[in-house]
Amino acid sequence: MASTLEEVAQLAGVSRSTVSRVINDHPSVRPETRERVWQAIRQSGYQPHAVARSLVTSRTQIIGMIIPETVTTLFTDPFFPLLLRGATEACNAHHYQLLLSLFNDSADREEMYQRVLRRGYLDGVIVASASLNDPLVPALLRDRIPFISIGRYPHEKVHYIDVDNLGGAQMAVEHLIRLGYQRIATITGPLDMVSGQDRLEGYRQALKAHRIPVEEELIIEGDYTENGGMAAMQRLLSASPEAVFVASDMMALGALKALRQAGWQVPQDIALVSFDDVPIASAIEPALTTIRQPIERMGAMAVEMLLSRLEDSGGEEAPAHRIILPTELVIRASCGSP
Amino acid sequence: MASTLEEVAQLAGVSRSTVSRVINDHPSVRPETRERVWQAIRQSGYQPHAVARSLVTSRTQIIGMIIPETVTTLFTDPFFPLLLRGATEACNAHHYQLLLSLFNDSADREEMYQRVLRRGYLDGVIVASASLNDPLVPALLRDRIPFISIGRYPHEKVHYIDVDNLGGAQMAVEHLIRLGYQRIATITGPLDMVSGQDRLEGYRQALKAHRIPVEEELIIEGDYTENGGMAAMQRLLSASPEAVFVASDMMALGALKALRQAGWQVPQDIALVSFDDVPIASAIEPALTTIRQPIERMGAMAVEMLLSRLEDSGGEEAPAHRIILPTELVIRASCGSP
DNA sequence: ACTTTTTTTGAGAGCGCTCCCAAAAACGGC
DNA sequence: GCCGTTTTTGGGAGCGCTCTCAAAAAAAGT
Repeated sequence: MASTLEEVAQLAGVSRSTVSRVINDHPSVRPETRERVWQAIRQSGYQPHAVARSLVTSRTQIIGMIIPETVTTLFTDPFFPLLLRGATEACNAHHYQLLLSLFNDSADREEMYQRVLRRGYLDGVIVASASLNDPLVPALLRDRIPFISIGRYPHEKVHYIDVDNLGGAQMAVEHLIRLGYQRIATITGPLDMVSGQDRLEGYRQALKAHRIPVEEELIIEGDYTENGGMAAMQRLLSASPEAVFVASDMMALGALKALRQAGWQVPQDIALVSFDDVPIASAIEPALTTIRQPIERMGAMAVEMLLSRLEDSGGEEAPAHRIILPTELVIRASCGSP
Repeated sequence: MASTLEEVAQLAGVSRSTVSRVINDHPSVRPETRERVWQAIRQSGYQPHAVARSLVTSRTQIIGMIIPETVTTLFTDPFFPLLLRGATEACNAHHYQLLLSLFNDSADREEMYQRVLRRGYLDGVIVASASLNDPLVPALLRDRIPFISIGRYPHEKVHYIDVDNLGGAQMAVEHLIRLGYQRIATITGPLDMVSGQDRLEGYRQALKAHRIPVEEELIIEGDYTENGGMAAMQRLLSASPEAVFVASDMMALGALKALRQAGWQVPQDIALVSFDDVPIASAIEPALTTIRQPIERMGAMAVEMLLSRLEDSGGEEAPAHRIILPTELVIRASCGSP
């Protein structure tokens, strides 16, 4: 069981450099030498020592996935698992590894930042749903660490990928309007997150486009959690809307609970459209009409964006790359037709 | 912005070694020298290069979390997110990092194994719910890589942590018996996973203890997925059991769907008890009576077990460490009282 | 003041790899 | 078969750090 290049070299009767060439597929090795070296490698079960290699190449083939504090609590939401799954799959395909960092609230974030990023262990980073007042993105920009944001981030130098939150929300609300509902409320996401803002903006634009006045009392801020959705719905009951656009499936779950407790029937007494189309959306009763977003695909594409950015970091200051994925309306039972 | 020890040393007017000592808190440095060095470190914003350090210490402070193929599809199940959350939190606390590997079915597993493990990037590994015929655990044992299994693994050298699946299942079934049900069916987990076997065994023992004959036609193998639960329940309908112990919440969701389609009311027509107590269990209608297992805690403890194993790997062949966490019956609406 | 002991510091080697450059081998043309 | 070219190989340096060991400085003892 040889464990260094040198040992394999000895076994094959060549020099360290030649073995290195063989391993890295360098062309200028004579076929017969190459074969002899491979034999020695197989025979000894040699595995190159990645850390040593990284030291000289300054590449680790590891990318970080950072999920900031504000959303860590949402981890029971299938959004992140799906994202993670898409990302790991893409990593596998490209022979990269994914290092997962949940930046939770209790910890000293600056310290975490240092530990995770400045150690030199990461080739690049994917930041999932950074809130605007999180110091993470500015820090990454300052330190010139290659990163991709999952979720639109309004800064010229930030590369990001997102789904069309605005368009999706619009589609959802227009569906309600088409069905004849007029008094349409919304339970928003957290408004310090861009996705929360965008979905609210979509709601506003849809109403405006159909000349329905926007009533501020029909807009309640939620936080993407089930409990948040429940609380928001309870507050909304007194305004007795005909329909509600709930900005996430998990909140819709909570809203449904609140409605059930209050004795309201969905969709008979009130219609619901939500956003995400995570698996439970179709599992519950009534099944949710919702806006499907390609979460897994977004995770995978984020990885590919990052890797392609790492490839040509020679060109250095390429213009920021942005991708917006389309959403899709999935009609199920939760908004019937009045 | 000095980037090597040598540069900081020059700045502080000392040698590389002294700076290294200061950084690693070695006692034998004169207080005044130490202060001068710290000053230089702060002033230059120096950050030690972790890869270089790892090369000499052969420690990376990174541990791997491997989730094998068979369960990757379950990723929409909140089980893994919770596990991951517990694990990352423990990692944060100990200044370790978590590298996430999903071993999906399509890929060449041996190749993945090599890539993830033999590269020398991981100090140790946590394997989540390995199935018995997965070659991963034997490979880890062969290569003497320190690892902890999440989920009981019947091999004397495997350190593992698990919840009391057998006891939990028993508790669930006994609850049904206590309520007066006699014809109790079960939808099991996949029987090539130990947890699936253990929960089934708990079911058997509970019946046996109460002298209720075990009818094989009341035992249907599931796969922990919602669809699997639905299919299993459909097959079970013809046997018309009074109650069912479903080995996971997700399968119970599917079972509920099948029952609804068939027009059966829960718990009036049939009672359900399940296992896991993931968040949706309490969110759906009827809320599930289920066996709660401390998933997050298990993830955290797995990390701590691994780290403590890494600490004293001087003693080498310590006897395998095993921990079984207790479960708890959470009574909600899905099994009423007949 | 001069040893002896202890504390503090510096120099060197080495972790396992890649990469550059020069030496050696193979090839071609005459 | 000899010389110039090209291909293939080997040796050395170096990535940034830790760690051992010996030298230098400080403290203690006589």
